[in-house]
Amino acid sequence: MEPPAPQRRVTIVDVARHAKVSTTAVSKVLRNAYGASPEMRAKVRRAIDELGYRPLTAARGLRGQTYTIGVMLPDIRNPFFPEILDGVTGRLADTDYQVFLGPGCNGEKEEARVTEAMIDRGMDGIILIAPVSSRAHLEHVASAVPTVVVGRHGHSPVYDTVTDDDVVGASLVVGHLAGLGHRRIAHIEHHETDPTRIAEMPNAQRADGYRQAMRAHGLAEEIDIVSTSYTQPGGYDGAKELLARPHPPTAVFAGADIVAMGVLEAFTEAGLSVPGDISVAGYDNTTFAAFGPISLTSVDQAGAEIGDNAARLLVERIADRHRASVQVKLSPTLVARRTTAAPPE
Amino acid sequence: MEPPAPQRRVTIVDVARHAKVSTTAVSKVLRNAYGASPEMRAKVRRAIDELGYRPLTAARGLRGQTYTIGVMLPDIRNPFFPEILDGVTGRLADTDYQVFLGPGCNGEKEEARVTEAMIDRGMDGIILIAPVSSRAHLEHVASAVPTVVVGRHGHSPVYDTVTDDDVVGASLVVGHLAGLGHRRIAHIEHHETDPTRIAEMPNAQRADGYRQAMRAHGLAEEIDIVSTSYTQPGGYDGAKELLARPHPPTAVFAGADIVAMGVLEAFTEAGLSVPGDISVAGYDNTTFAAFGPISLTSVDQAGAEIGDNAARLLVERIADRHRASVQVKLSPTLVARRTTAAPPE
DNA sequence: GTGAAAGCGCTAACAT
DNA sequence: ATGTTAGCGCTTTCAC
Repeated sequence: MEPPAPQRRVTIVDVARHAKVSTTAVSKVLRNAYGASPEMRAKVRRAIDELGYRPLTAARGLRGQTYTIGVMLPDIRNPFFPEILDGVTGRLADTDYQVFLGPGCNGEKEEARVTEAMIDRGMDGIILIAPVSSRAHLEHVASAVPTVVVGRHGHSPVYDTVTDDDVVGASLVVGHLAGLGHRRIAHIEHHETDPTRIAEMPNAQRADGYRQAMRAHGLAEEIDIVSTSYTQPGGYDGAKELLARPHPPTAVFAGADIVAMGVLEAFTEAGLSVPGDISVAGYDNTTFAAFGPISLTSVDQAGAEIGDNAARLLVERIADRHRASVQVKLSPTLVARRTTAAPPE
Repeated sequence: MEPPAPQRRVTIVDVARHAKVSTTAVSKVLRNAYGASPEMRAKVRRAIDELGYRPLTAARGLRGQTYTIGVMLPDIRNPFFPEILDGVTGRLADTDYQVFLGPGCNGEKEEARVTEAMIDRGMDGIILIAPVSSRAHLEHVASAVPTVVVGRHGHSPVYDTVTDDDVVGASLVVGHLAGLGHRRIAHIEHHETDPTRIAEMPNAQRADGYRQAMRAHGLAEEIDIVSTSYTQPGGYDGAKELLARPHPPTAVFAGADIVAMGVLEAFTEAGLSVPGDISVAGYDNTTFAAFGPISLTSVDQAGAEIGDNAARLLVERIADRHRASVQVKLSPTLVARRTTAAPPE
């Protein structure tokens, strides 16, 4: 078990020799390609097993596929993304594809680095989850390799998209709170600066959905949005700002569960009881939202279904790069828990 | 921007022609290898920029390196692992290496699949975080590609290891609780069945550290261990079991923060106040441990430092595959928060 | 249905 | 210091 074990790897030539067939034949069996008799397949399979042969992906990639799918996650800490990932890997489990994740994609520059790295590595397809890159970059990526974009509402002819209806999600929250009797319902949004992609981002859609739903409930006058970010500190700061209002809201709709965590922290500090004094709702239905001591009302996006669809579309597109692009839009559901109740008095 | 854009990728030959030099020269510049004059480098660099050339990793991998590092995470949901990952990517940020994560590695079989996939893809090095595979498999992997194992206490000549001292971590918790006046301090551990790797696993070390520390504080009689698993349900079930004791503990040391979450949930259900009626401590100092409404006393493992060391060792080993293996052992610290206090009465 | 042979885009020996 | 050439291990024509 010493380091000097530079044992030459078993190659396709070894297998061919051992099975007394051509390398072409082995290659065909490997790829389940047409042109190999059942006997041939059996013979080759046996040789492969006996020698413990595994094809070298780099060599395959030079001519054909790499059987590798890249998934870009913007933030590995966001507990919503693993759900999507489960959907992706679940769908791909019985295929020859292997999934790899590109980490550390905070910001446009990092995203570009990761997507380029995936392209350079000859990945057969790429799934971009909630990317912040410009649409031009997304299309650049998609023109180099089959691509599915998750969580961006814009349509493009070169890539497929899978989204959850954020407008509906926001209206579910507002409807729930209004139904409990709330009128002063505030929203904490993620501030988006870039005008070219603003309409495509889920955060913008949630804010829009909030506005629309408030109007629909005759609460147009009560619309109150604080712009921070989809982070815990963002929620904390946003909550502080709302508490400083002359007439603070009786309910806060945080654009993401992680934001709600910051909101809860600020309210705890301020000595407010939730939901007695004030209600709080999040978005994403992350694992910790269900956790007993927190028990956060939230919007469930069916992450696994999102991932499953993304993987399905990607495999389809790898098979036919020229088919028209597809947009899948899923619907969220509300999960009411113990952070929302009727307003005080 | 239509799909039919099968634009041939720029190759090293194009760059060589454009710069009026040999492909060897371009290759040397790419790898910062010896044997290219400054003028040559400048000329080639310019051609690369002008053509937007990017080397194809698959082709490089066939002869040389792939500049790809694989990181295997057992559970992307465990909020401790991103810290390690940050350390890894931070250390590698200024190098040519790109990190990719292998997901869905729950169990020995999945781990094998992922490690094989990484080897097949010609990755230059692999970091295995808290693997559950047999030592034989780890050494098999390490003999095929430079490998660093994080969170396993066994030494091996073929791979380097980075660990945090779990025995010390457990003793910090016991010392803290004993110092507050607790005597009936129970521990919830992750049940390990396989005898061949039991001593190497962090969970076993934490349980051992707990036992040692209890004895050191003259509390040998009070040693009380419940075996479940390092999951939230594991903590919930373990807590239920402890509450059913004739003399329930006054403090519970959960082997991981996620376990403590389940414990807190069970205590909330049982109408016990924490820390008024009973104290709870976790391990890992995950993000949500610091979260206000939870404020869990925990052990901090300095995950970023662990990752940084792992990446450093890996790069060293890639450079010299025959150097003796190295073991790095870091020390944890205790972060006391609001879930621990003096026992009642 | 099967196999020989020509590459894929790089890097590594080996000239010069 | 620079260029020439022979592969790396596969897949893919294209013969048979």
